[in-house]
Amino acid sequence: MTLDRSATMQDLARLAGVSVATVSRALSGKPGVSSATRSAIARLAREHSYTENLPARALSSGRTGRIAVTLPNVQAEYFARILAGAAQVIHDGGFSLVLETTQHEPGRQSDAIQRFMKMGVDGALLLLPAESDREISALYDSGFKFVIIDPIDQVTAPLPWITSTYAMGARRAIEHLVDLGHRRIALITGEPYLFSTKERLHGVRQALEQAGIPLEPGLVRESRYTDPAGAYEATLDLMRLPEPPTAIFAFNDRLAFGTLRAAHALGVAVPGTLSVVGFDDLEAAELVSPGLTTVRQPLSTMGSTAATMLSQLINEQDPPAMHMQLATELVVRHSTAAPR
Amino acid sequence: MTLDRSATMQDLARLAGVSVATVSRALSGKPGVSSATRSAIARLAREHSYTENLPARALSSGRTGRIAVTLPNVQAEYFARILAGAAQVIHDGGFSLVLETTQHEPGRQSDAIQRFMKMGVDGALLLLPAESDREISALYDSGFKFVIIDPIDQVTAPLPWITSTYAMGARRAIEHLVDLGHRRIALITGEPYLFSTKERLHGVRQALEQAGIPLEPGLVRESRYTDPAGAYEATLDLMRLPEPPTAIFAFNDRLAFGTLRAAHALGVAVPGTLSVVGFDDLEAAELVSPGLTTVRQPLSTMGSTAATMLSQLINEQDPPAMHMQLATELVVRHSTAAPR
DNA sequence: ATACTGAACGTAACCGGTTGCGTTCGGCGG
DNA sequence: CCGCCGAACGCAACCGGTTACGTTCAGTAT
Repeated sequence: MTLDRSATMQDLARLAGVSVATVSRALSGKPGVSSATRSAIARLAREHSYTENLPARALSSGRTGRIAVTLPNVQAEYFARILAGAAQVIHDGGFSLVLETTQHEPGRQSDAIQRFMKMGVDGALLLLPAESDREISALYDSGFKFVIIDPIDQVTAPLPWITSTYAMGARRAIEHLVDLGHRRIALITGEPYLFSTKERLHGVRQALEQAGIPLEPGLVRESRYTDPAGAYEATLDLMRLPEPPTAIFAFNDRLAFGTLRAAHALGVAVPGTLSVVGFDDLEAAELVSPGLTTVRQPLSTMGSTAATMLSQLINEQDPPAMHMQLATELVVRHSTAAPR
Repeated sequence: MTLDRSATMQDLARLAGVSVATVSRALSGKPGVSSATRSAIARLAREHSYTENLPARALSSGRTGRIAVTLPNVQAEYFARILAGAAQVIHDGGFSLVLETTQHEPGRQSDAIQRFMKMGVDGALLLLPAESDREISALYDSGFKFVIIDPIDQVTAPLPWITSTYAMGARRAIEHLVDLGHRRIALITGEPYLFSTKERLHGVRQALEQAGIPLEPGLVRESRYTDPAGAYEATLDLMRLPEPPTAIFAFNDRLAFGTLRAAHALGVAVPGTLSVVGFDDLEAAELVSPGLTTVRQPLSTMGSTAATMLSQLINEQDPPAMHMQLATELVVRHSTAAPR
């Protein structure tokens, strides 16, 4: 004979002949309960399939057991994989995960931060947050616990943030092309104001400088990371130059896909006439032909690392570092070769 | 001068010189408050940036304002796009979204349903739930509100479930191949016990029957939807037959990608020697070469439709239908042509 | 035997809202 | 002028836990 509503602590207390306080202590493993009572209560809880009322616990304890993750969108494999890594750790830590997609609407975003964040959750993972450094600092000052993954810009507040080694990855990509013998290397960048873009550019500059190759402004085109069509146009444009590049480093894989399509449309052989390197190593990178040489980002690890740091923060432990940069890795496939 | 903690209703009540009850009624738009008082309270709330305490509201009202979404994983574009569609509606409805990835672990899943479901949220969207029909029915009987997307098997309980028109889509795919002149058409299916697999098979049979073509068992191979490598092997196998097929219908795009790679590895021209059709229309379908002819599923719409139905359920309205099948659409690209 | 101590448990306040019911009061019909 | 009524608001219980503090009582030192 089960109750129509699920059992509460009062029910268990009545059944066990003790007070609610004792039940609470017994179930949460706190001291002050004899082992006999404790096991009796545990048994009753099992028999009557007691389920804690999360809102009630949250209200009285101040901890909700929930972690929010905000991200621009979830369709993009890039974000989805970071989210997946974070979700694993969040669930394993006994938290539940509140998802907030911002769709790059600044209004909704600060709404999320101002309202939703302040009371629904114990902390948050902010993925590519649209907030300015000022807003971020304000949020930090308010005492809210959060970790930033892939910030728009350098973070100055003393809070943890996570990126991958953009500069190093870009450097490896260029070095790879240089090693193959390329000297006219074009770039298709993403949004120029993004930290990740600046870092990639930095890495490119380092590598070119070391190789003694000047960076020709005419070989640098700008698109948006989400817009392969921009890369498509840029590639058409680049290949129509009097002296076209022999290699293109696209700042992410989606852009690289646009480049590959453009090359295909132009009848330009890849890697015969044109080498192409991407960044991210999305699943599709090995599906396209030729398989795309690209810089792999440890996306899932970025998510799980961030989640780990956040739970340390929530548990009042000091995180191991303020800025963690996770290693990237060059994956050589078939879109790069020596220039003819 | 702001408070260190965010303002509560008690604060507003004190400031406005009224009781908490009045503040509650004013803020939630309930009757019994003069318009003067109402606007005064609204102004105070704004000035002191009052934020409702969600757990408290949930505790007293019984409604949490949260909707759970459970799915096997979030990396897969298939699920991610359904999730995205659902997230949009959930947020627009003023709910927040609790994400639970099940990773196909049955233990964790029923845990989610038994515990987490029962009190943290007002309802749930179950994406490809691993539960048996019996468990689903039990959950339904417990009064919990939920909608199923893409069930493992036919749902018998009187609850809403959503699929796309698998049979019709598969039928169109076969008809397309038949129209092109193919008569030896191979299949690479997913898990045979899945509703979606059975339905696709059903559609295939209908189309073949209508065309007067027998379904040769030797041309039907089985893989798993998540395993392109299985399709790769199956394709190698099929093309080594004494009389190889002239077309392969892979039951989803990931499998089709495996087939394309196998064809490439074998030096079999697509669509010259072999036509390939997929199912889903993932982003990569137009990135691979040749562009994949496939059956488009309205993934985002499946998610948003499900979320809409769920909120109707939560608001005690009757959903328009128990089983909604959303239209699929054949997208013809360049992986299909007449057999040589 | 007395006083002290600590384990085990109860009491009650509290978290921040929601809501049924009671109270006040101004206006209006008779 | 009395009585009635509804609008506007307060009171207080309640949702289901957590936790500081008080109480009981058995065991032990003196």
